Amino acid sequence: MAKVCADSICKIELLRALSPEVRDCLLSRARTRDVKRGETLSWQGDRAETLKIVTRGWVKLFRVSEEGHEAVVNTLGHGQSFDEVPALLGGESAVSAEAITDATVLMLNLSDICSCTNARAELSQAVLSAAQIHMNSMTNQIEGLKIKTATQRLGEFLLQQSGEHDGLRSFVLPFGKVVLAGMLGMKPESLSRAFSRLKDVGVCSAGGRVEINDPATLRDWMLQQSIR
Amino acid sequence: MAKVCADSICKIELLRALSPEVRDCLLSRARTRDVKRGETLSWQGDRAETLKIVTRGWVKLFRVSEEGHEAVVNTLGHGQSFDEVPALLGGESAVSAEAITDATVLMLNLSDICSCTNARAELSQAVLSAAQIHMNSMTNQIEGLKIKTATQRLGEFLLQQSGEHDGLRSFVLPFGKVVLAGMLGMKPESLSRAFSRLKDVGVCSAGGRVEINDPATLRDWMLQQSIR
DNA sequence: TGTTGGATTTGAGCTAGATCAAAACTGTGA
DNA sequence: TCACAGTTTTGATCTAGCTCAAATCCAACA
Repeated sequence: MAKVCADSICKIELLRALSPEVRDCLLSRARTRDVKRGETLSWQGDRAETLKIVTRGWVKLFRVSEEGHEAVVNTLGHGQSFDEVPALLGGESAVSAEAITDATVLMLNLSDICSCTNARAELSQAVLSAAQIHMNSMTNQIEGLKIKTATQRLGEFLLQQSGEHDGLRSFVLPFGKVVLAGMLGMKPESLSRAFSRLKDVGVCSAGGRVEINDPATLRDWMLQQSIR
Repeated sequence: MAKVCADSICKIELLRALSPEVRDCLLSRARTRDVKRGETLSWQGDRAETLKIVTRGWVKLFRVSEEGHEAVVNTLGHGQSFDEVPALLGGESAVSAEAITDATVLMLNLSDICSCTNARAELSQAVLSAAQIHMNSMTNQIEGLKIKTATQRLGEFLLQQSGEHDGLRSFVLPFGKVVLAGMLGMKPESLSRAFSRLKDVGVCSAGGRVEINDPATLRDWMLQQSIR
């Protein structure tokens, strides 16, 4: 049985949407898995037995093409989940998942749903919300890849990070730059050059720490790119 | 009240998943909208009042960046739907929608759900299925944009089209090449050049008609690209 | 404290795809 | 049948981002 800090659970949106009964029922059957950086959690095409929630560290979702190239589809941190829909409907995972830092993942089996009243309805609702969030994020990504430059995508990512750190102008990148490059759809060398281009608009990057002197300047600069 | 050919409805997966009662109830309150090519159906950011199903012609989902560039996020043909999740949960549309051929759209209001037993549960299920399909397609797109060449993406699209035409080696493109270019994340000029590159592997394109001499050859060629 | 393997940066080309411009084609209505 | 407007193709350049190679940097660990 899962032993998860109650405090930690409160921060997981997907679980907060459930009634205490259903939540406890699910958690009582849940498993947690601790993994080291580099370990694979699940494979694309495998039957998704469980809904996974990252409770510590970071996980990347990715695909590998027949030619052996890797595309990072998303990176998930604390409280974020994946495989929600296939776990509920019974389908296969669309992506593989690997820990990019040491991490802990909570795995919920939705198929043997408890007998609580409304369990199914509550779960559907929660999973739909999660799907909506994922679809928005994917739509943003597609938009970025189709009509923005690599440097613009990096700028956007940094502003978003800054936002998640309560608007702090200085923060630490949550994972390495190789993964970040993959996430933004470029090579590590290009990411390095994108960072140096942003130096001119007051973005300093030293080690994993990034400092945005003036978010407004950065935002303006990004808009002026490719006006036409 | 909607007047929709029953025969046509049978081909719409989302509706087929519903019980006759719930389906009829929804359809009795539905509206259809006929639009000319170029007309806008809905705007990104607007509250999604209805779930939309394309019953005739083609519709593109797209976003326009602050700089005025357009990113086509998806193209939908007969029986395909959009805005499912926000229509059910009550949220805003993530994209704008425009007819790219003369088209008809069926609009279902999910908020005033009928009193049929299970209406809500059935709808959740159906919408979840639709979301799963959309997420898979978006994941494919992201993978393609990140690690495939423009020509590879075109080849993939053509094979998929051929598949939807019962594996026929000759078929007509469902919409113009400007839209197709946007959908594949490139400029019309590049699309034209991608087509001419595929001539060497037996893909003929004349007017809107495409002929794939040998799908296997095309598939092989795509794999040999960028092996490394 | 030195070593080692990975991560990151820098440098020097190269190329896919964009841009800009013009020509060729297509359908549509007068 | 002709002319017009939109679509598609072709040609000539330009450039962002990739590739290949080497130099640094860095943290873990003996």
